[in-house]
Amino acid sequence: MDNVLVKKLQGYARLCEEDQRVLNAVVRDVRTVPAHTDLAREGEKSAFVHLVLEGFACRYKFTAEGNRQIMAFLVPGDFCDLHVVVLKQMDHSIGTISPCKVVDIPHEQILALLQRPRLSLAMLCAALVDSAVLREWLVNVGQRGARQRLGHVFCELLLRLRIVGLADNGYELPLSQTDLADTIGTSSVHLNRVLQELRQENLISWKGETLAIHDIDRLMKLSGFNSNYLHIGMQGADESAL
Amino acid sequence: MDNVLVKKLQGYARLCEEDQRVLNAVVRDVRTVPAHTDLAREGEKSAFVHLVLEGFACRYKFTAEGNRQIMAFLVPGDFCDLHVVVLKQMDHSIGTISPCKVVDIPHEQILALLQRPRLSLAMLCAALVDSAVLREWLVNVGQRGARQRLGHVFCELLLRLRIVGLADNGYELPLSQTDLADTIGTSSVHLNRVLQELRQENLISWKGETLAIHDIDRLMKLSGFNSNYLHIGMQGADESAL
DNA sequence: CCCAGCGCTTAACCTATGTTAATTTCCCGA
DNA sequence: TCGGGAAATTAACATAGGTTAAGCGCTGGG
Repeated sequence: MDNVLVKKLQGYARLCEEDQRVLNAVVRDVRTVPAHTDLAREGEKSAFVHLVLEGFACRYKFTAEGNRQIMAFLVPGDFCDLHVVVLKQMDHSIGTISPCKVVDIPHEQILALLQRPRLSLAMLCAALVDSAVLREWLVNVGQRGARQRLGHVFCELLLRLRIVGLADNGYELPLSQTDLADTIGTSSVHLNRVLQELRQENLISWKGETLAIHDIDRLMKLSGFNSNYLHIGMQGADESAL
Repeated sequence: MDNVLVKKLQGYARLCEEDQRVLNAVVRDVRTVPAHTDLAREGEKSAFVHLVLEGFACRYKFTAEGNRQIMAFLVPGDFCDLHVVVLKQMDHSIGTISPCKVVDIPHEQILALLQRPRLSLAMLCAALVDSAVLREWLVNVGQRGARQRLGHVFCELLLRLRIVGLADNGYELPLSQTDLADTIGTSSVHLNRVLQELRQENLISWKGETLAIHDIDRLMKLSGFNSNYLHIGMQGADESAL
């Protein structure tokens, strides 16, 4: 029974038995964290790298004026803060959105993972894809209208959650509308307006925590979504590299 | 006479003589590239990593509607596309803005650099800072008004260019207003409006290609600029790491 | 030296989105 | 089952920023 981390990393490199065993070994001492709890705070340096196994967390930052921008969703299989291994302090915060199951991984254990070439490659790929996602978010917020932005986020999450087996034509989306608004850089009032539109055009429905996407093709087209940046199905990447 | 790459990487790790020699050796076969020329295109995979030595280049992407978002400025000392060593294809394009001097570095040579622990650490830090910059840009575009956004970009470039010795209280900024508009996600008309305001408030002047910042403190305050995310002066980072 | 073209500037007008605030719905605990 | 608080919804109004278009001023080529 493979954990989400194995599922995800297998998308980037062919992992041998031993690689998988090592990864499964990392996922010990799972901790349950309530919603709206910080895992790491701006300015601090954590002794652990955090890995999400269940639930939604996010990377975020407040501006001087007190506005929050969510800069990434961290879903099952995602490392939250691999960079603390190297950088002196966090330049942003990480917090749960829904209740989460997370693992705190000590630095030495991360370094041990990186000793294994295939794992190292896969983790590097995952980190590069994280950057690619961030770039796409910038395009999204910088160039698209609110409808498109929202649709884009829904599409991206669909594909990302499918990788770890958590989506088919919909998924559990335990966010508040305010969270989504802080993601796409609009007010919550406007987010709601746009959401109503998508619902009325029968593109999606979202009730309780369940999002259903009724017409993914139309939604992708509407939002200008192109999945290239997720680098899905690029298994092996350039295996000769490392 | 150290090149900009050495200058920059020394900010992240204490490089030994040999490290510096190796870096200087990389900077052979400098190529001059005219303005508005692509160094790498979305969808392709380059055989080389590009390093900027002089001039401004950028990371960019067009949306389906034909709008351009600039996602990063690449200034002297910056690697443009380290990730091609690992990923199968570019998910965005890289192009020069002004005429540039660049070096095309073959993959094997990059891998050779990464064999040296200090260099490897420094390059990793640089890559992590690039991500941090990207996150800050997302905050900028998502949460701040156009004045603040523009001021923020000016502040960031000042600090980044100082690292490589290319700025004091101003710097050469060879961009068009359209380039800047595509950076902060506004129309060029609005960019111009905001620019006039900053000029009239005597915060900056920008004539020809020379930007002068008259009151950096006030500009930083106005734009909510906090330099933490650049991780300047964190030399050594966590040297025990790699 | 003059013309063509591009980039900058300005103005007028329009729309997407923000703000405030009132109302309703939902969910959870007593 | 009821009551309270948070989240969602809606409306009315305000504004930042987009669009279009016209005029201006360099700058480089003939």
